[in-house]
Amino acid sequence: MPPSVAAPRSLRRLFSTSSFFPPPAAAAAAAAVAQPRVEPEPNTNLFVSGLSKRTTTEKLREAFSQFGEVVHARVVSDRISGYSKGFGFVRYATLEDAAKGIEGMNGKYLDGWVIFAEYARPRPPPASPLNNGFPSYGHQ
DNA sequence: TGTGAGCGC
Repeated sequence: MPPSVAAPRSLRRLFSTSSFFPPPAAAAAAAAVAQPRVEPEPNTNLFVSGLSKRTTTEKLREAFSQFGEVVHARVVSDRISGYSKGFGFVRYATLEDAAKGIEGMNGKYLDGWVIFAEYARPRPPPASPLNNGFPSYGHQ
């Protein structure tokens, strides 16, 4: 089934106004470090972007709860200003609920804005208390 | 104009 709307990352090139070609070596080096163009593998965690600044965590959970059991939802906001950054995360209880959530909410309107829902990228923990707050450095 | 394409403390 083809998606009815483009993925957020695909929109970036539409905003590009560059009229010259980048150096091939630099482009190849950047491609080696950049994220692959494939979508993230299915996960119960969803990354939701395109949110209105007025959309709150409760509204996010409310909207996504129609398609499955939401165990956690969060709109990311600036810690000091308190304003929404325009994206958030929704975690479903099961993979199939997450899939239904994407199918049901991706490209739909929430608070007047078209939102994008996709699988969130896996994120390693910043530090482990077992290592005295320091990340593992390969030392045994 | 927290009018943006952004992965969380």
